[in-house]
Amino acid sequence: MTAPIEPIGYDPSAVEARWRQRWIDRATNTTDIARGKDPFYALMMFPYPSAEGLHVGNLFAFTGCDIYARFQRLQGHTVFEPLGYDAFGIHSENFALKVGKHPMELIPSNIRNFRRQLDRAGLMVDWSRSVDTTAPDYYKWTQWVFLQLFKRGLAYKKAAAVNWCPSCKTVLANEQVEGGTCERCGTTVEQRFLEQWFFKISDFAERLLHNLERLDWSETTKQAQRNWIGRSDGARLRFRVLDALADAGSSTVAVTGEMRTPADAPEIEVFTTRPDTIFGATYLVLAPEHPLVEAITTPQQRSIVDAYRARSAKQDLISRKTTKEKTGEFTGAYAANPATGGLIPVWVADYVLMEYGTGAIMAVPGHDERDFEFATRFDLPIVRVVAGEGQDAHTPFAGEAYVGDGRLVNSGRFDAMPVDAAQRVLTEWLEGMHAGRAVTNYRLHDWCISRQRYWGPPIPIIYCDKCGTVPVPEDQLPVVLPDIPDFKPDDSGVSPLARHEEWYRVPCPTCGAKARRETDVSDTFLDSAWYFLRYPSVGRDDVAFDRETTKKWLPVTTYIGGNEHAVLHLLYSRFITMVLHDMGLLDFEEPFTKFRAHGLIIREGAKMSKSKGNVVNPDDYIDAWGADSFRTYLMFLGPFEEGGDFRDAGISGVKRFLDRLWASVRDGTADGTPDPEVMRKLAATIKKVGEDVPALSYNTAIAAMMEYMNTLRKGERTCHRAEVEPVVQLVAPFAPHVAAELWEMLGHTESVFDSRWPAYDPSLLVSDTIELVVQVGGKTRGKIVVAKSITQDEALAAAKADPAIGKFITGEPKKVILVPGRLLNVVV
RNA sequence: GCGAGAGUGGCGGAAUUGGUAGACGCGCAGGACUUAGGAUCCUGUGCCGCAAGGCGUGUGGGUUCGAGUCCCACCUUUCGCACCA
Repeated sequence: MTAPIEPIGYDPSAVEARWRQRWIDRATNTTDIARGKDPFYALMMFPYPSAEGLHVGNLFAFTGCDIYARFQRLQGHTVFEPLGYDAFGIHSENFALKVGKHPMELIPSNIRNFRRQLDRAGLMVDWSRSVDTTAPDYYKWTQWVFLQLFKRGLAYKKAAAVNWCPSCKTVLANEQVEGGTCERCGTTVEQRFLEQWFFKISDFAERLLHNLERLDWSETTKQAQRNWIGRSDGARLRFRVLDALADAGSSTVAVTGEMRTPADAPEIEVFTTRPDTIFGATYLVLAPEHPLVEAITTPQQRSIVDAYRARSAKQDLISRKTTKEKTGEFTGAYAANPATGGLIPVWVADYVLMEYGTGAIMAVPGHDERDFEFATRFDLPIVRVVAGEGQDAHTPFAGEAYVGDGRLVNSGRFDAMPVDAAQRVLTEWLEGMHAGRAVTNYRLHDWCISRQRYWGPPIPIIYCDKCGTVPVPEDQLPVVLPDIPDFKPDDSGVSPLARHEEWYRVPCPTCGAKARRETDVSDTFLDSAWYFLRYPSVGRDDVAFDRETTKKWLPVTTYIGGNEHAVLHLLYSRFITMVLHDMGLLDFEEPFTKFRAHGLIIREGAKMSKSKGNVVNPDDYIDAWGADSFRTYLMFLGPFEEGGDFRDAGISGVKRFLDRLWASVRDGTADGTPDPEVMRKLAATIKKVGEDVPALSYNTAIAAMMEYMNTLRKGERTCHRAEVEPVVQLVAPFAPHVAAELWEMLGHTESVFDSRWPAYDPSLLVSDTIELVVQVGGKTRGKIVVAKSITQDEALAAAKADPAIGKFITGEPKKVILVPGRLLNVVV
């Protein structure tokens, strides 16, 4: 990058340093939480303070939010713009392990570095109310949130599968497994079953889905949440397992209506979205982990089924889900298809997932691609029960399942019924036979918050042999994370905290007997699922959030952040808010009234990353060009919600713009009168910027201001003070330091941010003459200046009279179209 | 595979309800000022053409007086989700 050799225009480093200090001295950015009128809570997603320091991506997001917030302040709101640090988690811990430092040492120094960089960026952040998720006075309340869920029965413990790297001896998050191997060491990952704490978010699936409709959020974000929640309407159907021994040795499917089944025979419950295809269900499949596998497998099949289950249990979760090749084994058992009465074999296969639906399916190979593939591979019968257009009951399958629409065939008395009607009718029919019922299923599963790690808030639970699972009493919070040197996870599959008896041995809070603490810590997503509740109440030691303050400041007016958190963070925050609302602790159940996702900054066609060597260090640019130019340039790259392509070259244009503004204020005169044409353009610019900024169209707002500067200075004219003064206010959200300086140069003593957004006279924007575009045969041939109220005939006459246009109008017009105020099209 | 989005000059990107395509900036060219210019200022800059004019928004069709914008098919690409029954 190249910096200007000798600074021209104004000197950003001097101006910016001066105003940074004044803002501190005058507490300009400190919000009057208690008394401020017309509150506006402008929230940005808090960063993880990495050792690398602030990333341009962070700064892009923060700047975009800051501009919005400063604009709202200029509109007269009392704006609260807090920022903090999301510093717990595997990310920090792994980095600490890598560099051989303790996170308790590393994180504070990272935070200091972040703060240094953030201070230079010109953000209107109220640092008197910041949070650090790793501070005991913060995670005390994270633990309190856990206890509230526990109290409500929304936190429970169960065994669940996790990814385990045998080389790193640690549990891995799904994101840390790449193609079935550990992202750090390349070892094949296994799965382990561990007891883990879960939050019952699935109970809230319908509300989380339904409420989306009334939220003012980016549509892409809402759609991502809908997909994640994954509502699907279908039916649960029950298949009775026949006495396996009675059928031993028979591998053919006997069609018999006789139920030789004992009354207590097990039943397999499946979930299907296609109850209409029940007549085509030719076999059942259970997930390898399904509890009934044990009970129904015949002695002959037991050894191969056990081997299969052992194999899939060993396989890691990710590669199992990504391997497309179908595998499975026959259990030896048969079940009765409730529709046909026929016997169908029960298989076990890993393409059925235990965590979705009931962990069992009815396979309809004729009309499901996966079942078709499986049935083909294992030579299971494939029956057509839906015929599309031009097909009938006997149309063969052309190497693939038929998943399209159509009418039922081979379905007894339901033949010829359209698929959509059959879904309903067949569900009712099966319901009548007590073989099923309509249900809605969600893909969303409960939130596993346990981490067998060190760097997180300890889960506030104590296990007592007498009293069982006992929550730590609220007045004994926080459960402080001990400062231990050996925080590295080991082969045991339990948290490093479990190695410290002096920490986990505690008396039971209820009976006083010897008891032990839970040694897992909680997921970082829990830290961030409630932080926005804390900011306005920072400083209160007695409550997580003050009732009155919260009532005044929440829900968050506008939240801006990355779409990478479109699902988890935003969904968990909504969930926690809903729970606290149901407990009567909050008056609202949706935390973020408006959410906008910002785009990504790319460079040289790729996302910035250290490995690609295309990372931009904000410090270098701020040194060379100043924070104001850097901020404005970042916003000028492209639409804020889409991101942009960072190139060094472009920033000079933005600096030139600010220099020209500077020069115009310095050289402007108060003598004489402003130019009416310039004032007209100014009014249009105030209008445009005032519309673009709240729409986050920062790039076009900046373009409009640049355009105005071109008008203002055209032909090296000396401008009038009234022509330039409002521009200082328009530019203030983007370039706060230089705006503050210019505002003072103009003689104002109060902060530009406490001035009000400039007004404009709308009457300046209407004129009685317009430029009418003239097309002949749809091709633009020129434009004419005419009265606004011109009639079609007059316009036509004027067009003919214009020599440059008239020559194209040969002969009588066939048709004339006048779009009032815009265009005339003459068809010849 | 499914879902959502995007393809416009040399480059980043603008374009109300279908109504002057290319605002603004970078870059480039010419000029002014200058000992000098990689500073500043002015002018020009989609492509072809001396010009008149023609051609132009991923490709091919369509609707319309008029399409970057609407419809159909296709290509490329980005981002999510991914055996979800």
